[in-house]
Amino acid sequence: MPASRTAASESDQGSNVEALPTEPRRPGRPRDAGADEAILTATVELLADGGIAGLSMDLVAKRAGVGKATIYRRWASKEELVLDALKTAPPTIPTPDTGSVRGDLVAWAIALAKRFRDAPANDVLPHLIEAAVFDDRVRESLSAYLHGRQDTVRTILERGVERGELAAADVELVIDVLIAPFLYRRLMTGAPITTSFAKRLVDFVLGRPR
Amino acid sequence: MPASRTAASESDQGSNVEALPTEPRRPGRPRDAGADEAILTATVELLADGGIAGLSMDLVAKRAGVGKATIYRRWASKEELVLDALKTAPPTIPTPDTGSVRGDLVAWAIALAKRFRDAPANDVLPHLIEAAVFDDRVRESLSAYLHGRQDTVRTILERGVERGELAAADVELVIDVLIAPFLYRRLMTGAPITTSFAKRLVDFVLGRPR
Amino acid sequence: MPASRTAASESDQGSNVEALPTEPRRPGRPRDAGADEAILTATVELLADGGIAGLSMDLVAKRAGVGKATIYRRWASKEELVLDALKTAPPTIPTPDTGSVRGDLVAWAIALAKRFRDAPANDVLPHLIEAAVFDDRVRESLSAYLHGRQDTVRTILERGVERGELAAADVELVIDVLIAPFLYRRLMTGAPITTSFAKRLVDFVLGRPR
Amino acid sequence: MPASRTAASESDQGSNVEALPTEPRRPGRPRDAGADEAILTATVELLADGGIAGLSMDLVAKRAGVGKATIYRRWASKEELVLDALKTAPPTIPTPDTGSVRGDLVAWAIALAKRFRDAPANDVLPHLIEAAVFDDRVRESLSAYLHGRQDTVRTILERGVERGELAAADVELVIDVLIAPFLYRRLMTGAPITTSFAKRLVDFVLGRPR
DNA sequence: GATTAACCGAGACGGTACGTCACGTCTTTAA
DNA sequence: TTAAAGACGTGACGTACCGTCTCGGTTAATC
Repeated sequence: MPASRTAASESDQGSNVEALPTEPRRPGRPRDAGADEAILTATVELLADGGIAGLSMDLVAKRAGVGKATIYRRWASKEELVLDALKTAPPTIPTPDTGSVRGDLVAWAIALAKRFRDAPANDVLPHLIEAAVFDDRVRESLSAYLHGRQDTVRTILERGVERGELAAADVELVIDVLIAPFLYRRLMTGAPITTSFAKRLVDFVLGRPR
Repeated sequence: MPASRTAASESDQGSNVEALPTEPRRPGRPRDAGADEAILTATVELLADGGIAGLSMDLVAKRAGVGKATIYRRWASKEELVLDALKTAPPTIPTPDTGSVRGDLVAWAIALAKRFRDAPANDVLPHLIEAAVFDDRVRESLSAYLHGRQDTVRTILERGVERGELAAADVELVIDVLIAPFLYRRLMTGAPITTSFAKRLVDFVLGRPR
Repeated sequence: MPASRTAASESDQGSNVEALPTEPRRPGRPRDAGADEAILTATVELLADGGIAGLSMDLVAKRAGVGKATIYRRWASKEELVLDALKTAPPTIPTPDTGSVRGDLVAWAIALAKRFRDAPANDVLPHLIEAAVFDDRVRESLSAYLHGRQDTVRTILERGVERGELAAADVELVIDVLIAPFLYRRLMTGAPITTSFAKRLVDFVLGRPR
Repeated sequence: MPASRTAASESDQGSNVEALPTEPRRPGRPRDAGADEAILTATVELLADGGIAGLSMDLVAKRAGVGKATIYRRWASKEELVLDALKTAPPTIPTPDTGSVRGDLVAWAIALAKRFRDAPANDVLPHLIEAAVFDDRVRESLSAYLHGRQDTVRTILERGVERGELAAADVELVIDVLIAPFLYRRLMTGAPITTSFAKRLVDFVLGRPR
């Protein structure tokens, strides 16, 4: 469900078996589904080489073989388009399973640290953060996007709670505390994000190792 | 020391043995000292109403009654100017002194939470974050700026270490963990930054209250 | 007979001797006769307030409650539609009858001058003139439209010839000479079109009054 | 004096010898005189092949090696630019001198008829006529441009008056009557503009040949 | 006192992207 | 086959801002 955030969001999850009124089906020529894909693909490609800086709507349109108006019919702004493009190719970190919460979190944190170190075009997130200030839609999309990325940690923590390894404490807070420092260093202070940093962070959050 | 980052850095640490008071003093008309102030003032004002979005170099120049070249002679880019403008009006949170580390941190955290909630249109930091991606000088300035804001926490923590309340452990990490979640919520997830959140964060970092 | 210039010209002057009522009657849904009228009405209205500038095919379609394709099925271009719309509300000047050629022409010329002075925003003719350059069909329609407007003068002149007031000379040339200066001033030089101008023009064409 | 119709028209004909106040000389970087020329040249060229239809501001800018803003700083619209470009290459008809008014006018009229028949890109005048409706500046420029073209006829007529060949009658009216029919046929009715037509027109205006 | 060099305000410069608009065509489902 | 609805590719529009450059003129320290 990549697009149509501009148009009404018609029938989002209706997977009921009972023969619902068969969808409204608006009149007129339907949107070209291929265009969605072409546009998103073009966006992802341009984002890959050149980042946000190398991405203009004219370029996206040209590469996708599409009119600019066709883009603006589907996405209200460059940023909403980019957010959708990012969802298209989600580089989520796989959920590790080492048997212990500590092991899982360390594995996840090290992978995340590596990703932050390697990421070539980390200008996208900063740009979106800026855009979110001016546009609530972007704000929401960005928020949703990040929440998605938090799920790995949530899974690990909840698994630990089930196993009795962890008190069912303030999971949301822990998630923030685990993720925020990575972004803080990456985007703001510029401090290095080493493997050691990742380990120390996990240790700090779980309490010193026994 | 607001200006002259573009021009030669005249008298960097002045290690001349003879203690000459003469200064290098380049020939030609000296820079107008008033211009620095006028420019920064104009920048701060425009930033106040309209944020980064309502700030263009043409506008700053016009409002400061100054040529654009005069600005670029002193600051290399819009972002460096903005960073200097922010330093001009430093809204640091005063270091509390309640007698205990926990008390100090809670007081500080609640004040910080309030500030984040009240901040009118905090689009400046996001913009700088974005700009830092493309310009290392902005990156450095931003980093320095944030480190300055961390000093309050550092002071509190070191005071605690001296008093023996705290292990001299990983102060820098703790600082990150205390500050990062605020910015993470503010800029990225958009999650609310309540007083309760501030308290829980401090409690989590120091270990549960006994 | 306002429409169907694009489609086959079905039954042009209906001279079938046998009076067959059968009609060719093509298969499929017949054209909605009301649509012609709705479209022309919408066009005239939009032309009235806003002139050609405020007239887009999308607007006409919306106001007529009609699909754009329905318009293009009947008229080949915006300009042909406009030309038909103009014919719909023909603002011809009534043929005066004062008993003498000079009297008739003066009356006609003064009325025409008044019309040119009063015309609110005569941007339609200029637009058609421009469009005619690129499209021969518009050219022809425009030509026919103007010839229609010349008929008043032709009637007056021919009446004069019959009465023996006038030599049967170069009627077409005289028509041009009588009409062209009005349009020349109106559209090109912008010179004023006064009652005096109208009279002097007629006098000049007929020879000085005795 | 090709450009600066947007800016104040400062000191138009001041060729007085007596050391006038040396011109105001506005502050700031002066307009690049070369740009005027480059832009006009590009416009003329693009007009030559492609007419108004093949002329877009982006194209002019690119060909002139100039930013679009530089054009809009000098001319308020595409049409004003085109008018100036036309003045640059004025295709006036040379004033004939055959010894008699009738001879001169016939020669002029035949030449004009030929020009109208040959003119390849007669889409410019129609376009300007249309543009003049919306923009008084264009209206004035167009009017001035046409008045310039009328001078040939005026010269011929006045010469005739001096020689006593002609009554000092209504020269302006005669000019209109001589020129308007050409444009009327060319732009509106589309009637042919033959040599015969030219001769008959002159004969009609001067009275039948004796 | 003259020279010199860096400064000053003003504003024009080339470039790039923006988001909008209208054109005339095409593609749906329904009548 | 026509209808309404509306999406489609194209391409121009005029604006805004960037950071640089160019004027004539000013303001010191040096010659």
